[in-house]
Amino acid sequence: MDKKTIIKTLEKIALYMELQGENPFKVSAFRKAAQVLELDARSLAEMDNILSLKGIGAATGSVIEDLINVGESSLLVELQSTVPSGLLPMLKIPGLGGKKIAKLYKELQIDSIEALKEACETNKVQALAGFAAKTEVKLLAEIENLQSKPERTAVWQLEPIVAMIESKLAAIPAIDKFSVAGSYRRVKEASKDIDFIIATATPKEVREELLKVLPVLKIIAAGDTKVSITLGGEQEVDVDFRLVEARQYASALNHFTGSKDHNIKMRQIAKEQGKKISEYGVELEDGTVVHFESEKDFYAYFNLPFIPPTVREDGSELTKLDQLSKLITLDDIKGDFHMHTTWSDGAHSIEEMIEASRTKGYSHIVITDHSNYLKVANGLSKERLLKQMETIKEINAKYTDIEVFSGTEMDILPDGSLDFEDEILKQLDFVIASIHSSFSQPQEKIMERLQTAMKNPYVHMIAHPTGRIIEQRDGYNPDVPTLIEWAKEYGKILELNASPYRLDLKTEHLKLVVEAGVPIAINTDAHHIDQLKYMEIGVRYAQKAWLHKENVVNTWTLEQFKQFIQK
DNA sequence: GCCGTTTTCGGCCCGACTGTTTTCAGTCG
Repeated sequence: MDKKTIIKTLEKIALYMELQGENPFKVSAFRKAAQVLELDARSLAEMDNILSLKGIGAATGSVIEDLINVGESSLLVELQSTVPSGLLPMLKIPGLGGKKIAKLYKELQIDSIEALKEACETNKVQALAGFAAKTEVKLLAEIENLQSKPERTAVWQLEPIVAMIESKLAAIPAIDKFSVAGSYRRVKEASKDIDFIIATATPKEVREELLKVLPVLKIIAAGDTKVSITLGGEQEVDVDFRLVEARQYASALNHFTGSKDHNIKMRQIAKEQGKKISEYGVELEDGTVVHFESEKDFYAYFNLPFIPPTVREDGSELTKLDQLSKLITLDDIKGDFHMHTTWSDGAHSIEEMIEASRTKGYSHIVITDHSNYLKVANGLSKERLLKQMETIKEINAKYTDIEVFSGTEMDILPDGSLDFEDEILKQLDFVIASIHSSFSQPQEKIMERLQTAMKNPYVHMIAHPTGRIIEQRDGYNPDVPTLIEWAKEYGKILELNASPYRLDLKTEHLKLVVEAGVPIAINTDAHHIDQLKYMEIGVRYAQKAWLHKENVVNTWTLEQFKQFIQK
């Protein structure tokens, strides 16, 4: 029996209980028990006192004992035999929760989305107390919608939408200030919706403006403080706007940035002090409400350092406050080691990339165009690469404030060989090895290819190690723990590719890399000067894995970097 | 269902919005 299975079982039990219309506190007790296990860093074998953990009592404890002793939970088995599995997907229908689904099942024997659709169409649902004609229409629309709209939208799809909304909000005079909040602000890879906080003295006016200037497909809700809409366009997405007074802004921003778990932890802390946190401020026992100028002030009020949005996740961040000052920040970044120019598939010349990098304040960068194999990207032949090296040398001589190194993003070919011979590689300052082809090979073959690169003495780094595109393709499925072991053995850098399409390696893998003590480079893989800005999302994503400055190659000084690439 | 150094019973984070009601339940974040 492993911990994951126990956690999953407890969560599944909670789900089934919800579908029975159970007491929500009872349901959340099972979720909490699952979370207690999740947050405990120890493996199942290392935990000798599971049943004495806070949050695990008689009922949840017996589920765990069942799983360890028998291999299955009698409670879950019982629930599964009484609750039809067809009710589970019904929870995905907006407007339907456990109570209503339980009622629909109990009164009308509705046990699937299909059955619900039919019952609505034949007007059987409106006969139930608490349901009416309008509900049937809404349910039918939501069921219809369920197939067409994806559950989560990737960060790279949201990015241009957020930018569009920001430009619209900036042009509304009645808005004092605004910020994106929610999981997008926490740099989650994908989000269910986008949240915005708006400070205004005239919320009604702003509400009307919003509905006018945005490409609204559907209004989900439009109250005095909340406007929820579905935006049309290439990518349909739900957006929530919260309209608050200027003095409530910091509290609202904090509240709607979440995460939910982080907020709950903060509220518990406040409660112990006899205070109450809401999205409008902190209420004291005598009823007065304290407001804050900024989120920093809000945390300071509870004697806490500023906690960046990116690490506000499962609540465990409040036990790692001593690490906050070591977290990697954009200010620590001294260089970018993976970018393309017009020599291969980039949009800008070497000089333009250098100039754009100088405005970032970098002390060193590496130009890494594609190699010969990648014809679609105009990959460089060895002759062109040698010529580029000369060109970079000449250009570099013109600059005193930035050092430009010659590199390559060399393909690891499908047959496991490398695209350039050692004779060429040893002349380069920095060598990246990447897989761009034959993703569907069996894992052993993929690992064989990666190992060839790892063993090559002239390779410095493996780029986008899994090849994933967020929410779109999984990549080539390497055995990442083994890859990390090799990186340690052969002294290689692993990349956190900062392109929002990739964010590769992902958080859970980055944590392993840190544990192994393998250096990580955060690189934009920029094909355009505008994409150099991806360093920011990369750094903020790295914070989610609690990457410290010392784990990240980009924080090294020019001298330290030179030493590494020369060995 | 779980918890407890004011508590073994009563509260569990808190508030907005909708659709159903005619003062509130359910859902959502």
